[in-house]
Amino acid sequence: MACSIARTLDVIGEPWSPLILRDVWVGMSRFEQLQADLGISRKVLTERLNHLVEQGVLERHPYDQRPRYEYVLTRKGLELVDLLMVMKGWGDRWLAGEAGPPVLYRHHACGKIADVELRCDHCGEPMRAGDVDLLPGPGVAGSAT
Amino acid sequence: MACSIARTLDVIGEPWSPLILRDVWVGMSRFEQLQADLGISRKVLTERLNHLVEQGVLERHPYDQRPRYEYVLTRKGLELVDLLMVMKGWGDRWLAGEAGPPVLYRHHACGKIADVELRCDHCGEPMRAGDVDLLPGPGVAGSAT
DNA sequence: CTGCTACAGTCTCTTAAAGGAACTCAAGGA
DNA sequence: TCCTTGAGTTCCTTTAAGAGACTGTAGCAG
Repeated sequence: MACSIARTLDVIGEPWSPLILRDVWVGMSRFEQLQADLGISRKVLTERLNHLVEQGVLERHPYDQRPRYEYVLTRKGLELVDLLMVMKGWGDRWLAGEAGPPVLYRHHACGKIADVELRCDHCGEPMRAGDVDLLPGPGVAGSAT
Repeated sequence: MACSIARTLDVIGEPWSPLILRDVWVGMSRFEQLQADLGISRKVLTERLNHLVEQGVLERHPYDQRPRYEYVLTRKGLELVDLLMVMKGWGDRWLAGEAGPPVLYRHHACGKIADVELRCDHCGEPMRAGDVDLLPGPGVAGSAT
């Protein structure tokens, strides 16, 4: 499908994949840790890790003479974590309820507890769902060239 | 799970849900349209639409005397589209290839073709996966109160 | 050197979800 | 009166997920 959303979902749209990425991001990088933390079946965890490695989102590094491996985010994978940060923001706003957010971000640049905000990479003003028109781009299905 | 990412995935993490949201966002709001455009089975489309309505992401509005309905985004749903915009950005950057992005955004505020960028809602500086520390928040599992 | 343990997976079997395609139902319209 | 359309249901087949036991490698304790 000529849709960047659908393509992105082909990479991390399967059940568990975003949670695996989150865990790897916060430092849970080994098979046993992931399995124990998520409660995912070992079979599916194997499938997901292989898929994420194939897609260039994770890399598999040995960390011992023995056959022991840990998974680390590539640059491509780290940029996917942006997505998780936006997810966290939405969940905090709409689903956290009375108790408030379970996790907070402290921004290195200003040192404050903060959340992400979407802005235009051209003018810097806020840019959200209601602030844009959609136009066909060069990669649209059926375009010339 | 006391994790806003997991909670958000409970709302739109099922297969097809993000694509349904995208279609509704761009104006494909009726059952038959969605079914034809996505190629999703009617059974699953029914389940997903019901779930999204239950979660307050979509509303079901009659548009005729006959039993005909269209689905529209609530405010909660519109904010979820932010997530889709970030997904599109990642897909454009990492998966679009030679052809380039299939869709472009024109930002109302500046009139330019642009993409979203994540910034700190406190200081306005870029805020991405590598720019934050994680701290336990008030809603963390096992917190006092 | 032998046996024990830990990590990182496979394998197999059962249960749940998705796909496909036909069927239902209400209300206009020819 | 019958036909058509939109919005689902129902039933059956195929695929994916879950649970849990099994394998294999290499260090280490005795």
